[in-house]
Amino acid sequence: MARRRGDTREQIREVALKLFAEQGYEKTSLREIAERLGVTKAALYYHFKTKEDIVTSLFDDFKTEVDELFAWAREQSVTPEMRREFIRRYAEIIQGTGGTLMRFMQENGPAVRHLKAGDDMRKRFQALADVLVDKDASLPDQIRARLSIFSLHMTLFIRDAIDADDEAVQAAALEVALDLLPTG
Amino acid sequence: MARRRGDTREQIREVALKLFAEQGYEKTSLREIAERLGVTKAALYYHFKTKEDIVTSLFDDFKTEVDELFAWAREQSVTPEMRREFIRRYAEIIQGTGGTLMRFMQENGPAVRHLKAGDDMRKRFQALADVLVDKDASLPDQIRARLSIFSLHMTLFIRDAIDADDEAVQAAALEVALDLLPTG
DNA sequence: GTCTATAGCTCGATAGAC
DNA sequence: GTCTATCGAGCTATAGAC
Repeated sequence: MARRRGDTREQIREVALKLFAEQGYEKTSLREIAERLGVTKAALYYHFKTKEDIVTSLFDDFKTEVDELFAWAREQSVTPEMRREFIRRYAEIIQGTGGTLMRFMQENGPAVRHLKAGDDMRKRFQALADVLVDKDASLPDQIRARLSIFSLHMTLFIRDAIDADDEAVQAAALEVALDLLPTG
Repeated sequence: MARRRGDTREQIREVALKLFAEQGYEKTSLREIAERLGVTKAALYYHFKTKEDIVTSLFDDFKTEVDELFAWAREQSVTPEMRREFIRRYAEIIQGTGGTLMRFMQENGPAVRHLKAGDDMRKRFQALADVLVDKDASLPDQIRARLSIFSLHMTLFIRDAIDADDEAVQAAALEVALDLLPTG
């Protein structure tokens, strides 16, 4: 099956995300990504200026989705039920590609930390927490709000530790996440 | 101040852990560790056979402490209060060096994953969860038990996100961790 | 858009002097 | 126990042909 025009860039992103998440950012070389696609390193550089640019491109899509969620949140008044719906929508976002990206981010802290794209994401995590909990809430509630988000992220790299199918684990994680919200 | 005899090995461990946690395992070169100590790379190789050996050595101390905790746990009968005490003792272990090591482990998943020392640690995390929750407990309770441990680990890289001093955050994290245990 | 070829660098690790 | 010197390998990135 021949590669369709315009497909290569998207395939680079797919393969890169998969390898970055599995093996880590540093341990995944452009040579390896190129080999999986049956092209050379130089071909990658036609589509992306640097290795970091690939990561930036991956985060951009995700940021768009999260920013749409924030836009929705700004139209609502803050209530417990609104917060619950906010978490549900965030859980939707991290299904599929978004989840793999979050796994990559969680497991590659030091590598991601000094990328500009990583900094943007950290600001958004802070913003997520700010929606879920009042700024003057108790310290335990502050922590619970962050654990709520992490509960959803966690399901992505816990597959082997818990003996159940992915959908059941995700549903359970959502339940836990909702329980962790203030005035549950 | 001259270096005391026998100190070098310990200093290598200290500097390595600090840099591994801050910058990541892959991004920290032996050259950089050596430079901070005012020695050469070759000197490091007198004390440790490989880079991985440094990590192994760091984990070994931690594993000893955790295994002592398991030994204590085996002498107890499993009750809610015993589980609470178990968490309190674990929180003690991850004060100081142990905590930095856990931060390193959490943030360097892909790098640590294929080290033997990392595999040993993952088994122990599973064992921690097995103490905290019954094997046939509900899926949400399984997840909560793991979040309980993560709540303690989390305080180590959340410093900037929450505006409070470290001790207060740690105390709050312990409170949250205890609340997450089954039949709280 | 993709190729070959390579520059330029850093890394982990070793050999052997002191 | 620490040094100098170096090896071989792998990396990101670029130049230039097709």
